[in-house]
Amino acid sequence: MKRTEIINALQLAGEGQLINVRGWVRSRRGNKNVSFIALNDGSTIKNIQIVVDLAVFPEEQLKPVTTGSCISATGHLVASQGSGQAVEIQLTELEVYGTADPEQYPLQKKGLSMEYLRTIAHLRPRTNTFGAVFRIRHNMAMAIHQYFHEHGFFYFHTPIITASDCEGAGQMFQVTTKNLYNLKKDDEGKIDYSDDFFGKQTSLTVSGQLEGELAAMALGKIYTFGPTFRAENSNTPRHLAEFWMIEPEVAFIQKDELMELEEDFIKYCVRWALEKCQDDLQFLNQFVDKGLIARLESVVNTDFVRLTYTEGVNILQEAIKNGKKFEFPCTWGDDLASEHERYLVEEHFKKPVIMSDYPKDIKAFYMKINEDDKTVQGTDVLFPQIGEIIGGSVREESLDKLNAEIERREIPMKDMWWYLDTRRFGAAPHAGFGLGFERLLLFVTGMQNIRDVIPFPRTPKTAEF
RNA sequence: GCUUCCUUAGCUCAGUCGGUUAGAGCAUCUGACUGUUAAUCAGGGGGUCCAAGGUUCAAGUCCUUGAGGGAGCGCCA
Repeated sequence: MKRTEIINALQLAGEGQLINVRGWVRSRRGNKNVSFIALNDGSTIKNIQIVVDLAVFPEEQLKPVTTGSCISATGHLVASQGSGQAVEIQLTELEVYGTADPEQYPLQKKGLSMEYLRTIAHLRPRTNTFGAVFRIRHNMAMAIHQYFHEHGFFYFHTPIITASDCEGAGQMFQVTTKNLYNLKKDDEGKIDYSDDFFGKQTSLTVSGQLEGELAAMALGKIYTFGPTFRAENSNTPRHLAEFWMIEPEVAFIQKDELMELEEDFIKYCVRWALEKCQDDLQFLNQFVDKGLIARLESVVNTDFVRLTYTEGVNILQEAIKNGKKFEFPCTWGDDLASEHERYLVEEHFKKPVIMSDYPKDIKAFYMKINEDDKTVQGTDVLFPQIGEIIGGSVREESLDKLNAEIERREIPMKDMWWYLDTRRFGAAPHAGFGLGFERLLLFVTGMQNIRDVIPFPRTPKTAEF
């Protein structure tokens, strides 16, 4: 008999029709006359209740139906006599696909901490919380593709293995096929990569932006969406060594339009979640973060604040004058500390802030320099609780200015000649941003730790599963 | 990487000033219950107190070192 997914079965009217559902047992309870199985197949956070008449199915036959086991259940879909659900299945045929020894199966009905679930990351998708998170993760990926597709962007695939080591976004993981204990070295003791797989030193990408800029100079509007790797020893609830990043790059737009894009894009994704992930969000709102749905709705309905770095520093210095205490000083030219950003977003404005026009020395070499020659057209989106969710900028399109910046910063561009060709041949004004996918998910799910919004987190000293 | 906190039953945690046989809830097992919703009720089993070393008549408890984990900071997305 054809399987009905539980999400669909729950939509049907219980008219006694025979259906088949398959999934994993969440719990079984009852008395000596009747047994109730809560079954979940991942299609929705909701379980379907299967009612077993113990006169037809003796207890002995139900023995293997324990929490975590996998079954196929066929029966009549009827209106439920109980109050917790509209419909339920009166079991007529049972097949046990896989048992789960209850003495050993680690998932219980309650009391599991996120830290513990991380130690069983191979099983945690079976919990309500992680089922919800990963369904939302899928939905956000779809929302992102849909947004860009609707707006005329092309999904452009940038390489994961790269030979450029100056992207400036962090420490890189090296890629090699050589025996690390017997490396060929030159007279000065430096490693000779000429006999390595690619004939040169290669690494995992820390950003697809530079390649994305090449594409924008041909296709006009592109975005990348792929894994990114950073070998930084960052131990925080907001950092991963392997994470997914979305990087749109657009020709012919200026700073205002870039900020509009950033705001419109995030709102689109959040709106998508509110519309299409209601059941999962309601669960998370109830058990993980009581203010979640209200916060998501407020982001969709408020205008983000536009604030220059200089204005931000003025507000902070004013606050300090009025007695606000910070751990770190706030002086023009220094990067804002987390506590400064949080003050602006969570206390002063109480809404998302797009901060722009940072001092050039605290930002990357490719950002467009303003006429004051002191600031660059970076545009970062700062979110409550998460901090920087988007880092964007207008790119410097002038070859001379870009070269001057590269020289001033002594950036090794030997393997990057191709990037400069975007400025050498048909240079165009353009801009783009990078969004950390998992940081978006932190915001949309209300989860506290980034390790809990990616199925298999990679962080310093952790690559289990 | 720095700072700080934590590590006791399968899970979540108590454990007083260092002092008898280390406790609870949940889970699990056994039984009861005529439809349960984190079912309920009764009972049973379950411990290398993270590891090593030290102080002491006596260490889960104090000290040192190490490992693992959380949080804050830095770096960033």
